[in-house]
Amino acid sequence: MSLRHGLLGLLDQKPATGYELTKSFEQIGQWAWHASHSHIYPELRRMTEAGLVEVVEEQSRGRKTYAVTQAGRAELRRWMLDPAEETVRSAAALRMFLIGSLEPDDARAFLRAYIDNTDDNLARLRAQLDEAGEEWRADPLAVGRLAAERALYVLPAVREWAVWALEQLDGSERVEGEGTSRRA
Amino acid sequence: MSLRHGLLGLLDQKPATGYELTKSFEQIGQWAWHASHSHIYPELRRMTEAGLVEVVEEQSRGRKTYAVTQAGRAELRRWMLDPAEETVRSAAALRMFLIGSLEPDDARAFLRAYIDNTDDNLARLRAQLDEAGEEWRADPLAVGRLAAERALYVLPAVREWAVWALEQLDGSERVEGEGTSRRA
DNA sequence: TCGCTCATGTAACATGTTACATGATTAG
DNA sequence: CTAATCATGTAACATGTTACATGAGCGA
Repeated sequence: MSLRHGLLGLLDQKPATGYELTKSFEQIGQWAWHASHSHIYPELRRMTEAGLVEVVEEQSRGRKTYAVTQAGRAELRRWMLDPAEETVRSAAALRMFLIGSLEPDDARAFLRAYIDNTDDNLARLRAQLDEAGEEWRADPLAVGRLAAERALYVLPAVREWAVWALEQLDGSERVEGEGTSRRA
Repeated sequence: MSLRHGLLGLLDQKPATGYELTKSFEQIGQWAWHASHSHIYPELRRMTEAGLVEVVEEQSRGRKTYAVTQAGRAELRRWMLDPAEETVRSAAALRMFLIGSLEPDDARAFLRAYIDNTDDNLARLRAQLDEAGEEWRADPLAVGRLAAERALYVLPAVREWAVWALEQLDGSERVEGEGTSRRA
């Protein structure tokens, strides 16, 4: 149930409305945890009932600003420091596992697209870090900042891997009837 | 619905029983996609009904060996090359986003544990690559091999990032009453 | 024969998605 | 006044988890 903890984490930085949280998750969703508004609103209601968050302001047309409570902060910390809670579900990572199931040409195209994608992401991140520089300079641990910096380390590494994988593919061009089960 | 595609990918390598697939997912689950047997068995049944896989052997006590069909292979390829299908849900990655919500001491402990963990994983992977060397030498694209090599690129990068983050923490030791909302 | 691992499954529940529904505010 | 965006929600459905249930085979 990590949506809950994602919301607690965001609200711990700054009280926010469901709409704002939804927007934040559009960022987070790309790298860490995907969630849509239709999931977020009911969860906020349940969290209110559970005493983890509270409505601190209610504006026109039902717009509610939520803030984390003491209990919520405690739960967030408990979860952050609990090493047990691990689940990954990443379609992208799963595809990496299964590249071998593609025909060599498909695999090559896949890896090339992946490399291009990595380059795009890197460019976008750098722009983002430039742009948000003001806001983030003061606070290296701001949500997003840490994650962006992390991507700056990780993306070049996965790019190198993809290049390596591409070389493997070219080096071990499929020999007809070689005997592996990979062909369709 | 990527469990389905994970299963197709594994079965494309080699026919297997539900039990064997469950074991495979214990590996995959660590990095890419988590799934448990109680999810896998019903899914295999549904995939059989959908004609994506078929039972190729039935042994004692209901032990069934599944293989992917032509339709299954087509579906696997479609999914592999479909760039749309992206969702990430990683508790570990989410935590990275939220380190800023921890007290500096907790954050330091968190990052140190993370670095240790990275070292352990690296050691384990290297052992695994040594051990499986025979099997994998012939086939650089074997499931697992690619993923393991990828981790070999990525883990040192995330380790570096963690060290950087730790330095940030030490450099920007929290000044009392500084005014951010991060304190509990 | 006792306990472990192999091996498969179901049922109740929790979580997450897609499509639907509604209406306020604001910029042009 | 009109279209886009803001803003919140529900309902039907799909997916995933936990606990329960069963029993075969095998090694000590």
